[in-house]
Amino acid sequence: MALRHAILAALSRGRPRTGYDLNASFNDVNDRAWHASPSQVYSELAKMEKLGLIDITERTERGRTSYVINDSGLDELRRWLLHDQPDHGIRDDAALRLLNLWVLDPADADYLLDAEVTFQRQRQFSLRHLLLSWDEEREDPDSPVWRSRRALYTLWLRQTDLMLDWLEELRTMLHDPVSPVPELLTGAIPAKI
Amino acid sequence: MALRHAILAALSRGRPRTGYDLNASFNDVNDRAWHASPSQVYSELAKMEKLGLIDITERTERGRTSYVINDSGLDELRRWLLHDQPDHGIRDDAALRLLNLWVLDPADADYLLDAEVTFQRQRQFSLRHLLLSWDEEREDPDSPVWRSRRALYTLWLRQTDLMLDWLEELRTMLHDPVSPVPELLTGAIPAKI
DNA sequence: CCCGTCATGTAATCTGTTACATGATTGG
DNA sequence: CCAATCATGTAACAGATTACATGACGGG
Repeated sequence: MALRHAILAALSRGRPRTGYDLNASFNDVNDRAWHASPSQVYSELAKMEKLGLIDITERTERGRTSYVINDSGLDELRRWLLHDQPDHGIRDDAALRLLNLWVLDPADADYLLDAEVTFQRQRQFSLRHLLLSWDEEREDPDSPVWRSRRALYTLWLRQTDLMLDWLEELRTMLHDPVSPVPELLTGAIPAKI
Repeated sequence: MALRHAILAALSRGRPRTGYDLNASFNDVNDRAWHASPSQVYSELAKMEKLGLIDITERTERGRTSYVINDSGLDELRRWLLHDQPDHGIRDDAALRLLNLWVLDPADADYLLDAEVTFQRQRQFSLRHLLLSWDEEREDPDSPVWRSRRALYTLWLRQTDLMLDWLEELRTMLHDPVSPVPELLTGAIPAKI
């Protein structure tokens, strides 16, 4: 149940947030580590409030409800980090597709490659924007919260760069049946670790 | 329902496979694009056979049942690749944790970083092994199937290299409160794309 | 006044996990 | 003979998606 911890993580930044706010970040492909659907977020917030992990700070005459994390929630976040095993189970739809391009004819494979390149370029653009615009919008750019966040954006940006290079090599490989498979960037490969 | 397509993908390599075989690959963290639990695989195989996407080639006196993909299954695989939108929804437990290291005291954060480094190094080692040993074990190393697979291993290996570098930078950042956040490898950042 | 966004939720369904049950075969 | 691995499945539960429903507010 990592959604619970993703919500605690988002609230641990301090300011009260509504289900709507949280959904905005959980649904932005470019600025998130965890995806969730709106209905899931609303029902999980209700559950968490009942369990006493988060508190309601404000409920406007209109439906808008704001939540903050409380001490019990922070304890749970720390417990999760330290005592629950990280889940390295991979479910990578994009990789699964790229692995199967060879069942298509070359024109179709190329079309799918283009689509993936486009997606990665958009992500690259968004991440660059997020990294460049932090100082204008955010509260304290030198707080641990934002330092961590910027570090993660940097990782993601490097990953999109890597992916875009690799996709071009893959395209070459698919076009030319005798070209070598993309080689390693790494130098000598030790026989043992 | 990407599990169905992950199974079709695995069977599309040609040879008959049993639920047990498939589970072995779906549960190996280092050699897979899609994770699934055993019971899920067995029941999905049964469903797919009823739907006529795969055929049973052999059922030994013992329970062992082997499946192959058929034309209808191959069509479905191609339809999925071309006409279903790739799901770029991210659920990255590891990233979520790294983003929240700052809620822990430095010693605990360091401990978690070590654990992640160890995991990535193991993955790096496995991937190197998979890339170096293909020619000894596999049937036709120059078939499109294995070329694609090696290309994907190469991508994953580069990603672990990138991750390990980044984790060390993150460690430095956490230790030293005034050190800069890891910077970009990329050169000039265009204002527009 | 209508449309888009804000804002929350319910119900049905599907997907995925966990715990359990069963039994054959293989190697020490 | 015992333990590990092979091999499959069921049942109960938890997690997640989809479709739908509701209604306020603001801008054109």
